[in-house]
Amino acid sequence: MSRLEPFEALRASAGSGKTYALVSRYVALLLRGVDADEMLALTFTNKAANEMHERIIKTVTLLPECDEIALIEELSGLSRAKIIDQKSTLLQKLLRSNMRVMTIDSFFSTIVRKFALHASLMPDYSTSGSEHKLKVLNQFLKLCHLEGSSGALVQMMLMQRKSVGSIVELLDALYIKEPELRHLSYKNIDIVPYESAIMSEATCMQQLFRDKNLPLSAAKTLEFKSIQELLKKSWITKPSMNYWSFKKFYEPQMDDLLHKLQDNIVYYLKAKEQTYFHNLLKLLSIYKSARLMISKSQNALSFDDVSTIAYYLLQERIDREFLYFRLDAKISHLLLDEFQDTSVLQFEILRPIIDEICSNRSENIEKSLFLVGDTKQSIYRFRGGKKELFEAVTNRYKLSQKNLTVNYRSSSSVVKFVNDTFRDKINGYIDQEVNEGQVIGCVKITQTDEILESTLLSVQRLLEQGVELNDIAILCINNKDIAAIDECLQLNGIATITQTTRLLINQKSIRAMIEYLKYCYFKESIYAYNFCAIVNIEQHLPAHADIRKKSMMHILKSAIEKYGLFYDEMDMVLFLDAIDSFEDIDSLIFEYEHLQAKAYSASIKGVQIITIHKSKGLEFKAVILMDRLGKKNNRGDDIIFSYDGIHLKSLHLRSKLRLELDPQYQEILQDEQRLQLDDELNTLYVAVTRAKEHLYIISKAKDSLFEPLKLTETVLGSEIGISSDQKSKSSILEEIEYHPLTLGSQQELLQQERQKQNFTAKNYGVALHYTLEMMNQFNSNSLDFALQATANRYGTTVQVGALESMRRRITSLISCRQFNTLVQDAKVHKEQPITYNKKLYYIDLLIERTDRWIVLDYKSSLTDSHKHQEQVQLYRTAICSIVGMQTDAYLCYLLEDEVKIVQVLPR
DNA sequence: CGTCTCTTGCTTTTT
DNA sequence: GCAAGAGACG
Repeated sequence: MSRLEPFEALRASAGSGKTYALVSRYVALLLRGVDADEMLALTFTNKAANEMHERIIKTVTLLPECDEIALIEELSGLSRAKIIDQKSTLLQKLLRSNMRVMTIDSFFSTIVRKFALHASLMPDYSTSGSEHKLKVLNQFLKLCHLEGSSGALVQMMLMQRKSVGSIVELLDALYIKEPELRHLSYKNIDIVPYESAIMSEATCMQQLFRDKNLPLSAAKTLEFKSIQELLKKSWITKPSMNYWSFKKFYEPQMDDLLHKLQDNIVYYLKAKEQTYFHNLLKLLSIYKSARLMISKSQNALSFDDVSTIAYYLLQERIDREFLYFRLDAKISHLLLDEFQDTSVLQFEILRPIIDEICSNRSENIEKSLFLVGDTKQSIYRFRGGKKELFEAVTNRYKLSQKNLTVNYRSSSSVVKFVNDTFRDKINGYIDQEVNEGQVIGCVKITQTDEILESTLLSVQRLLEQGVELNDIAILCINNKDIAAIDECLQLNGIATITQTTRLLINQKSIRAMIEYLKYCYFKESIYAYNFCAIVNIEQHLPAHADIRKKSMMHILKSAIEKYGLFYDEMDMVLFLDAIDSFEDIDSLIFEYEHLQAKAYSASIKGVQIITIHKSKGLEFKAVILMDRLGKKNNRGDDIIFSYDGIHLKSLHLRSKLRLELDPQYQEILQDEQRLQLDDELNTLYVAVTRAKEHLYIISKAKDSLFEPLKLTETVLGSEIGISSDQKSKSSILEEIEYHPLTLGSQQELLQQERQKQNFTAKNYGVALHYTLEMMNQFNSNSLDFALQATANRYGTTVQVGALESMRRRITSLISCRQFNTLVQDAKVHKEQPITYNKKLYYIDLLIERTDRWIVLDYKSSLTDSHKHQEQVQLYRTAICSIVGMQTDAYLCYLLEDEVKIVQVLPR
């Protein structure tokens, strides 16, 4: 029995029950008598925070009838009876206390608000992402002037041929890393000597070729007017001048000169980089003041501002005890979700709390730290996420490590595909296990140049198979692609949801209504002003309706009429519907924010189209993963942050020229490129692990998003519920249908089954089954098509005449009256995989009739008929227990001269 | 025809 | 900053 490990780092692959583990631990801690006020659980998205909050409440409410009960018993060390005993006191305590389950950003915001005055801020600042870039720029220029740093600015602009705007962009990138790069220092180096050395050496080279008869283009290549022009030439990076048109006139002394020139270019670039960062860091502190001044004057902070200020407060202004005092409780239990996405700055802000928790450890659970994460899902490096933190923090605080290895989310096909695809690509990848009783599902990889059409088709097929609109998600790499596929689907009459961020309570009309209700409730005129501002009316304060006497619904309706507002009727209806679930105005006013999570997903219908990044943490029954429509963006950031573990080692300017000449720089860039590839792989890992049952990958041949995965066109598992009467024969459909299928697991199984039979018979049987599977309908057209497919696939392994024999056998099957009665007007599933008693079986033909189900197995000879009966008997029992309906079983012997269908009666 | 230079067109992810 | 293509040279 594993008891609750107080200091633990949990590695949780996708779908392995991360939230489950977090919730169980949280509830177990509560049961052990820990106050909710002492616990802090942080995640990254509002959605995840809401979900966790909800699940904790729900779990405690349901105790002991919740999924987590076994783990909770184990972790709390309490028996079920004791847990039941505690339940009501626990629930009461929980509802009275202040649960801190939030995003890391809102936690920092809480800190900043509590200590706002220490940072000379008004505590009621807003965190709207509203940009005041121009104001910041203006302020920045003013301060540069005042501080006499305009010179540095001008020098930088000249050096890199950049505008003030782009310099500010660079500063923006450095702003959030400022605490990390305080220890770095860069010198101002005079680059003029290097510059003139380069120019004179290049001129020298020209001289060496002067009197020769250089062809026009070669002579032109040697020409340059400035150092910038020279550095764009490609001859300066060559290992030798003994090439191309220069070859004819080559002399060894040219290479000496070339190498000297190249050395000087490297020195020049290094000096330039030093100077560049020297100036940039000098400007950074000015930029930082400018930005904070504007933020303060606007009383609006960005997320970056909040983090920066929180860091500053905790480092310099307030100590831990004071922090806990203001937070009304000491934080003794910290649960950090998605830790692989945490940035170094965020960790540094939390560090005082973590240090405190990890000091003077004792065996009784007075303090605890729980990290949960998965470095394979680290996809936010571009905004500071540092996956190396997971290991570094685990080691530094000597946390015990644990892995979650079972995937509870995905079908066996998806798990197998993910394992096979990433096993040798992601460092330290551990195979996930399929959860017992998981469906087979389907993974299908399609190669096509018509990405949109193919995606549309996949959606249509899923819908035909009876998958609900809301269960389908299309994942894209960028927002542009979302717009394209959205338009495509809508043109074809398929409803879509494109923005997970379009929350009901974020809608203008709903915001206004909430302000109005607040006004009625608090009777503070500020809310009335807010209301007027949102709906854009200039009126004196509306009279506040007496909220206790009339129903909320009535108040809202009369407000809507009175102010003649709200064209956005649908949202309003949804809102009125949603507030119905609140008992009274009190619960609405104080809890409407929790509506966020519920309102949008439950109330709108359509195929979800979102970016892979936004899909993180979500799951869908069917996922269609769409290749990028445009080209890959190869441009990295201008500044390269070179890390040694979690410590920022140095800054570099991206330069192709230097990459070719400076081996040191090459190494740094290699590290960077490795991280870049990790990001790409992780993004794809996140994408494919969103699927619960079906995963469709639509891939193009060139410049594909999936290039790192080296995918081949494959089908794993089987498309459940596919109907045999698919008549839609658009050209695209056929194109896809015609691709040869590699039915990996199925083939293996069939082969195992027939291991004892002799070789030719085995192949014949496999080919016959394949032919039957390839038949869309039981008619001669389909047979022709299927035989063609079989010939393509098995032509070399089956005996001569085998195809004709198959044709004969199947033709007599098609004309068999008994067979037709069974199949007629029924839904037919071919090669249907099922799991029964943890074993995997494939049923040749599963017929779904309104009154009963029929299992049918094809056989090509009467030998072993006793075994066949047992086998099909097993299938019958399995299907019967799965569908809970009468199930009949038949053996269908496709003999050379006749078709024999035998019903196998239950014993 | 192969090799080289130079121009042109394209080009993210977000709490 | 890269790929692809045009254009020049041997």
